[in-house]
Amino acid sequence: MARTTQEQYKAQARVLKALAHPTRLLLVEELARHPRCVCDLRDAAGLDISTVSKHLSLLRNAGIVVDEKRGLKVFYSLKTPCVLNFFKCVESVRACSK
Amino acid sequence: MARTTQEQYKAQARVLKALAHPTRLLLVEELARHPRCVCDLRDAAGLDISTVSKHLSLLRNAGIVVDEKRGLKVFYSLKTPCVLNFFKCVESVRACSK
DNA sequence: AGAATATTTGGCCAAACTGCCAAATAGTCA
DNA sequence: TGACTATTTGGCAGTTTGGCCAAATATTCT
Repeated sequence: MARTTQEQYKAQARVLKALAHPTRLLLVEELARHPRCVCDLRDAAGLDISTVSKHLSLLRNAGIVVDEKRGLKVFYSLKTPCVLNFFKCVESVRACSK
Repeated sequence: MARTTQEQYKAQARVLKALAHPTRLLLVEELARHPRCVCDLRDAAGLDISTVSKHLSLLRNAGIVVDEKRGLKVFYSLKTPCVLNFFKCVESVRACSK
C-alpha cells in the first residue's frame, strides 16, 4: 500500500475537524435518529438558528449530511451513516485513556 | 441508554479535535508502526522540532499517545491503538461522500 | 564543571473558528 | 401583492490555532 500523502492527511483531517465540535456531534446524533429541519435542530442545540445553520453547512461541505428543501423548511439527514462508527471509536479511545 | 450530555459531547470533541490535523494524523500513523523519538518524528513531519513537540504534547493530553524518556531522547508511542480505527472510519466517510 | 545533544516552553503573529445580531433570500398563503 | 415563516448570509468580536525562533531545561560525556 502506498504511503499516505500530505493531501490525503489533509482530506482526512477535514472530515475529523468537521466532527470535532460538541454542537456538531449533537447534530449528527440527532440526525442519526431521523431527518430533521433546522428549526427542530435549533431547539435541540439551544443556539441561535444562524449558528446552527452554519454548523450544518459545514457538515454538508464535509460530505457528512445532505439537505433537502420541503416547502419553507430544509430537512437535513446523514449522508454517511457510517459516520456513527466515530462515536464508538471515540468512546474506546476515552475508555483506553482512563 | 441515557441521552448524551453536553459534557460528553465536549469530551468526545476533544478527542476528535486532537486527531483533526494533517500533521497529527501523520504522527499517529508513524507511531502505529513503532515507537519513535521526537527527532525522528521531526524528520517524518518536516517541521520545526518545537512544533512537533507541541503536537505530541497535545496528543498526550488527549490520551492518544504516551511518552517515555530514555537518556536524552523521549520516545512516544500509541497509548490507544484503537485510535487506528479512525483511519478506516474516515476513509469510509470519504468513500460514501463521493 | 563545561560542552554537546534532545526536548520543551514562551512569545509572537497571521489565520481560522464560533457565537450573536441584522439583513437578505426563499417559499407559502390570504 | 403583502404578510408571515424558515433559512442563509454578512459582519463583528473574542478566542484558539499553528507555525517559527529564541531561550530554558534535562541528560550525557569528557
